Formats: sequence, structure tokens, C-alpha cells
Amino acid sequence: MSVFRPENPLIVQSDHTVLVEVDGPRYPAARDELCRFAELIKSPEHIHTYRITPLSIWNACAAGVQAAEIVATLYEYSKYDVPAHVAVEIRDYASRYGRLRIERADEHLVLIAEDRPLAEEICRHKNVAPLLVERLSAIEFRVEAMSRGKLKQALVKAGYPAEDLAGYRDGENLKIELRGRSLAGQSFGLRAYQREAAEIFHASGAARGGSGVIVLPCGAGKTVVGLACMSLLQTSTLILTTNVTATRQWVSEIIDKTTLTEGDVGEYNGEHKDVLPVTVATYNIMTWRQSKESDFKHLRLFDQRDWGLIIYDEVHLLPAPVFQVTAGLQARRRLGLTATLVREDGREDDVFALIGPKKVDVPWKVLEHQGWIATATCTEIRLPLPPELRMPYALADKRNKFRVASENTLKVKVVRQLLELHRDEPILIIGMYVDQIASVAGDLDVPVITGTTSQKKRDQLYADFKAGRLRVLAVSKVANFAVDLPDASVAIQISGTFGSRQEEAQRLGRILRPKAGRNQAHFYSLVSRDTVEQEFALKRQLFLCEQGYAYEIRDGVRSELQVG
DNA sequence: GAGGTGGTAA
DNA sequence: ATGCGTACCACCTC
Repeated sequence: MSVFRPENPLIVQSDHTVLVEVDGPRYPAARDELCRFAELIKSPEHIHTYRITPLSIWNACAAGVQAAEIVATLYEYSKYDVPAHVAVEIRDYASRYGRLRIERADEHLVLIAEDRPLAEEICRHKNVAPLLVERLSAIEFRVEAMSRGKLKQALVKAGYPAEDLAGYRDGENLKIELRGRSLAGQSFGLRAYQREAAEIFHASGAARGGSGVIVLPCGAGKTVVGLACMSLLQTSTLILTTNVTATRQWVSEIIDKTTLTEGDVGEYNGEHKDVLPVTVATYNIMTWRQSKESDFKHLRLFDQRDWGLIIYDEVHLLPAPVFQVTAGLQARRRLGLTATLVREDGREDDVFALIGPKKVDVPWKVLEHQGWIATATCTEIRLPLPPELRMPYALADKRNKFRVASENTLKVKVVRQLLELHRDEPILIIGMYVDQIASVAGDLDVPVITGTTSQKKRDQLYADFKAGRLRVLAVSKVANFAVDLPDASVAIQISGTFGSRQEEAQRLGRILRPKAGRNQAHFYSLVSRDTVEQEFALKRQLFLCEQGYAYEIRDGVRSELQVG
């Protein structure tokens, strides 16, 4: 006999998705439970969709949630019967977690299978087998300590994530406290979600696990969460960032908001090679070597101090070869920080294997409602190709079609209109093709920052922009991860990297820092109508749609633009 | 400027 | 359907 309990908010479907009604009284409790073991797929106004995947279940297991609790939650809040096979599969996924353990034995590691059949299965797996050096018993294999990361990676892909109980080095003790007041005298305190994120990371570090990822929207203060984790662990820390600008941002935040001083915090990059109790380095330098045959000499940094914590900034782009290189760091506690784990190549599971499970994920809209990030409107403005570009477009192959459409010369007109529309607000113009950015910026008499812009010039332009001496700034892909790019309230995207959801999210993030006054931001994406660019634009928007942002579509050039 | 890197697509 | 090597653009370190 089937049940129907209309007061309940969940509908569990046989494709492993869960629909959630947002408006009922049981919604908040159901959501709090559900988000522990399911991924939020989309969250428009009334009905949110979550999905239960092997990875989401393993993340839950790593956080100590039992399969029985998960299934019980679904029954508890479900409107209709829970499809029987969904419950079965949840138990199946969950049962795979922890059937393999990695433990320490002197200088090496031991992989221990729960039983003989599992041992046989994994030692025949083509990616796992090469990492097993010696069979110690029916269910035990010896593994080199340095293979720890690669092994976990291979086991996740094989469908049997191992529980890593080999432990971590405590690291050198370091006294570090957050200060109640910044150097400039502004009072400073952790926000509730920041404190909670750091505490979840720290609590899980005590017993098992010890490493993981914190997902927070752009502008929500990930750096501060990193500092909070450092203050909880009280240990020397190595921080990896994507570029020199981000490095310096970390250094100044640390000095500003913690009891550490300049003598405690070092930069390690092309210019400086300081190795201090807290050291901030770029990924890039870690993977640098003189030639293909040379060794990665900067990796020695990892052994130059007894680091107790390694922080991976922007962990979603921890790139594949760097995974290989940094996979040797498994004996250190690791914290990954990111705004979104989505990748177009679907390698989120590498982050799970090498950094750890996702510990915290705060949806963008939650922080928007609490006022910690600005409210944003997203507008896609479509404009036609000008007559002289229609022939080149028609003749180009798909890749060049995208470029021709992206570089639509009419875009500059719309940009001009938008600059007029938001004439009192700081504006970023963001693009992918350097030639295009230079041309648009030239027409509008606006300064440009690209990869070739010197650090000195960048600093000067950032400072002018921050101080309000400069209202409009054009930037290339450097903007994607330059953390200290000053705050703007309007972003105009004139071209982007094909269908990268990640990039779209980062760019919106550029304008989400809370604003004085209306706390309102505007994101515009300029797209050539009826071209491949329009298709890619749609794909780019998906992640933000999942987070609850709705794009309004406007007709450029023809109509007058108004503030939405 | 050279040489290497990543993300994305088809 | 999926995996793998290739092309393209831009970025970083030296």
C-alpha cells in the first residue's frame, strides 16, 4: 500500500534525484538533513532539486553519517513511498566506503581490505595494481608512503574509496590568534557561518579524516575561514595560491587579522623565496622545473619546514599534473577552499581523493538572504552580428565562429550604453580575447589589465579604482582569480571561455562583495544572437541558475536599456 | 622572450 | 557512450 503524506516536503525519485518543496513548515529541517548527503542541483523559487550520487554519499560517510540515517531521513520527510531500489543503492554506495582502509606501518603504508573477494578485486584493477608493492596477507598490501594520494585517487575511480587512517604530522607549533580589531582599527569578528565552517573542519580533523574542502561563494570571506582554521590548529602553515596577487592578498590579510607579524609570514614566488612559519606560495612555482628532465626543485619547500597544515586556495583548479606532484603531501593536514567544485572535465572526484571530502557548502542564495553578499541581477543582452561580419562568420569553422561572434564589433555600443546607464557605479569590463579587450577599452578610453600587465601597473590601477579615481576598468582572464581585484558593482562580460560554468560564477563573484546602500550588483553578458556564442552562453549560465540566479534576456542595440 | 602550464572543445 | 590525444588562447616563472 502506498503512502501519501502531503505535509512532507520531499519527493524521492527513482533516478536518484530528490525534489524539495520550499514553502512547507518541514522544509528547513528536511533541507538541513538532505544537504548532508545530496548535491544541490538547482534551486529556483519553489521546488529545489538534489541528487544522490556515490560521491555525495561518500562525502556523508566521511562526515560520519550512517546509511541507515540517510534512508531514515528520506522516509521521515518523504511525501510518497521512497523507491525501494534507491534505499538499496544508498546502502550499497555507503557500504563501499570504509571497506578499504589505509593505515601506517613504520615507514610505509598498508592497504587493508575488509575481505578476500574485495582484496582480489582491487589488486586486479588496472590502475590500482601498480601501486601495490607487495602482498602481505590475504587482505593486506604494502604501499609506498608517497603513493598515498595516487592510491586514493585510483580507488575512488574504481568505486571503492578508502578510509585514510594513516594520520598526519602535527607540524611545528605556531601561536596564532585572530585579532578583534584590524590594524586600521576596524573591529573584526568571524561571521556565524565562517566560525561554523572552521569548527567543522577542525572537529573532523581531530579523529579521522583531517582534511577536506570548504565551499563558500565568492566574496563570502574564504580567506578569513582559512585564518580561523589556522588559529584552531595552531601550527605552521603552507598556503598555495594561483598567482602572485593572491599571494600578497593572503599575506596582508594574515598580518591584518591575526596576531602574526611580518616576521612570521613569508612569500615564496619568483621574486621572494622566504620560508617562514606561515609561507604563501603559488601553485605555479611548485611545478616549475628547468627542463622536462629536471626535478621539481621547488617541491623541497614542502620539506623545508614541518608544516602542520597546507591550504589550497581555489582548490577546484588544482590542476591534474599538479595533483600528481602534490599527491605526495598526503601526510599533511589539508584544507581546500573554493567557490564551486564544478569542472567541465568532471574531475571533482580527484579533489575528493587528494584533498578530502567536502565538509561545508553554503549556497549562494543563503548568504544573499543574510546580506553577506550583494543581491545580483543577471542580464544577457543579445545583439545581432553586423553585416560585415556575417560572411566571415558563415565561412568560419566552429571554433572561429565562436571567436567572430565573441568579437562582434557592435558590443562596444552596448557597453557604452551600460556605462551611461550606471554612470555613478564602479564597473568592470571582462573579456577573454586580449585583442578585443584592448580594442573596446581603446574606443572607450579605459585602462586594461591583462596577463602581460606588470605587477606595478596592476597595483597602481587597482589603487586608483579602489579610491574612485578610476571608475571603469577592463580586464582579461586575469580577473578570474585575482583576489584583490577591487570591488565593483557592475560587471560587463564581452566574451568568455566557451562553456565554462566555473568562469561565469567567478565573474559574477567579482561584484558580490556587500555594497553600501542598496547592496545591489548588476551582471551583464553580451552575446551575438543566433550564433554559437548564444549556445555557449546558455551553458555558462547553468551553475548560477542552479544557485538560484535567473538571467533576464534583453535585446541590445534596438531598445533602450534600463536598470533592472 | 622562451618554455611550460591549464581549461575547454570536438 | 566514453576515453584520449590535439588545438587554441591566455597566464606564470625565469
